[in-house]
Amino acid sequence: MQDSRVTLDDTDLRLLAALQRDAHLTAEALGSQLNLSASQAGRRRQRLEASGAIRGYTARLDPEGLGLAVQAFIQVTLERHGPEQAKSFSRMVETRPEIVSAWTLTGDADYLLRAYTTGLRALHTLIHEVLLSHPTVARVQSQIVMDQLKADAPLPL
Amino acid sequence: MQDSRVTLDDTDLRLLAALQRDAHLTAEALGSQLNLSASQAGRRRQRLEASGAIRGYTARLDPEGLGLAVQAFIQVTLERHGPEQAKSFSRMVETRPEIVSAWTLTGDADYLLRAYTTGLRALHTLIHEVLLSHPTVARVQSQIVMDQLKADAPLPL
DNA sequence: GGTGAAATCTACCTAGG
DNA sequence: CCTAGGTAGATTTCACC
Repeated sequence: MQDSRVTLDDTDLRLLAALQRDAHLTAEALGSQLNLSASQAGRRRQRLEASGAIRGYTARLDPEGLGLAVQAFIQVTLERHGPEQAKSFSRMVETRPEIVSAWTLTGDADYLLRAYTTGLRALHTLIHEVLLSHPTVARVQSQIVMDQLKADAPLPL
Repeated sequence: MQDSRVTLDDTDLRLLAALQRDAHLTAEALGSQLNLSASQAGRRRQRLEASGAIRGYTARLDPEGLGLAVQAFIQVTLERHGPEQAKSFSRMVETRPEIVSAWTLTGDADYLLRAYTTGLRALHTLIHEVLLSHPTVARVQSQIVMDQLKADAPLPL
């Protein structure tokens, strides 16, 4: 489970790419794609799981099909910048399930959030009653996703 | 495989949540979490796959472990806005593997891109030799990810 | 790289509402 | 008639050779 920075050869990279496309590929199917025997393909997979290169396997869901109609990016600027404020904000971000990702970036804003909500009303609630109500938040700017040209493509390997 | 907007009950939602956390859960493990028999849990999984609620299963990789050290968000504004320009830009976005996601948003910029590169030099190349060299691109503003507070959490179900 | 036991999936069957 | 639980053959994994 360690991040033992092992070197990955070309076959490893192709195996990772294949498992990003379909995590349910069998060792045999992987092997035929990579010109390996099933046992060798399975062994490589185990090694990549143990090394931490593969963090886990997850189901990709259809947000719209599940009623998550509105996706938005929200840039947040804090009032003051201290470890205490950052901690408090971070805890709030962790807690809210509709905030699926959060980053600190270079540039003006302190945080970029990505959120999925059931509608504009729910997004409005998130912004006003959660973010702007938070003591350290100074300014919030949200942009709603209109169209997704490219959706969570595999990492470039 | 159709998006037959079937109604999902509470058990379905909990099953989806569990499979987001771990796509390799067995039908038996799912069943014991949901107070169902293994066969029923498996049947529900199949139904959710067929209905399109589950789009597929993917391996979550460790970007830093794979040498993708620099992650960035890039806002792009186009010179002029016509179907021809949009098409041309969209084709370029599809082609570049380091651009993993692309959205059109409300607000000033025309596109928001998310990119993973091996380093600052590769990001610089992407911005200058790919984006700014593109005939219809007017302006590019990139922000590098410094820290990820919350990483691709499951969708809120 | 191959093999076999154990685990898992899934199509089919039966029971209950 | 529809939904839940059980069963057996086929498939897959994984420790060992």
